Amino acid sequence: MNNKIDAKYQEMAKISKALAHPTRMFIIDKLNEKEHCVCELTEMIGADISTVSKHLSVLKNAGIISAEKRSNMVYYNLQCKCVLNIFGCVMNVIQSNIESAKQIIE
Amino acid sequence: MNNKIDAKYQEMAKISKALAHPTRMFIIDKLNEKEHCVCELTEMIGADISTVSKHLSVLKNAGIISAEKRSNMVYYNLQCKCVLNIFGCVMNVIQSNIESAKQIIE
DNA sequence: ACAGTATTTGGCAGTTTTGCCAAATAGGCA
DNA sequence: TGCCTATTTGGCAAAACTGCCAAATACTGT
Repeated sequence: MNNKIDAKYQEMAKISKALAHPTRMFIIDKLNEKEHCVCELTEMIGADISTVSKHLSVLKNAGIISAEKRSNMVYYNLQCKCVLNIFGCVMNVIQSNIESAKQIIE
Repeated sequence: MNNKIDAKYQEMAKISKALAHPTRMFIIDKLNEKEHCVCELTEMIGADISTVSKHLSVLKNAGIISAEKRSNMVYYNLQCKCVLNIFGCVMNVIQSNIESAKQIIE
């Protein structure tokens, strides 16, 4: 695995890693409906606001969401709707796993 | 975030987490072409065979790949082609990030 | 049974991630 | 300016992840 090839997988892993947390998956799902500020998300998630802020920064850093400051609030949005495809694909994998499990039982 | 809802995001994060490593991304890419045994993958990756075996077990545990033992070798395959969609979607996000970066420069 | 090959598992040290608290920063408004 | 709200950042302890080695397991062929 040479370095150039490795860089590609590194980059892909970085995106996946950004998604790899239940709270962040939740955030993406919510931002799909509409934009939210940090305190709204914090309210829904029920963790410390600093924790939520850090999750948001992970997603932003991966280019998955974008932030826009209005008055003294920061509103987050999906940067690119293509994340939703990943979201859907992950659900498909889960669905497929369930199907496999069913077959084993029968 | 009640428990039932949480379970959904937990499951999704589990899939994402399984993908969240360059070596595992590489493995998926290779298994897309054709099945491979552990030693073939180890050869390509250049890590300890036990390390590769553990990566494979992470992917298998997430239901992403499947193992088939033939003679004294274990051949791994993609369990469900739908993972490739995720693969493609992740690349789209990367592409979209590049586009965004370009726009900022201009 | 024995030797040889392929793979998995246990364990451990080093690194990264997570989540909370406290402190810092930023904007709005009196 | 000073106070209030919203958010980010620094720091720390706990938890999870990685990658290597050594040992265990599984199968082949003699």
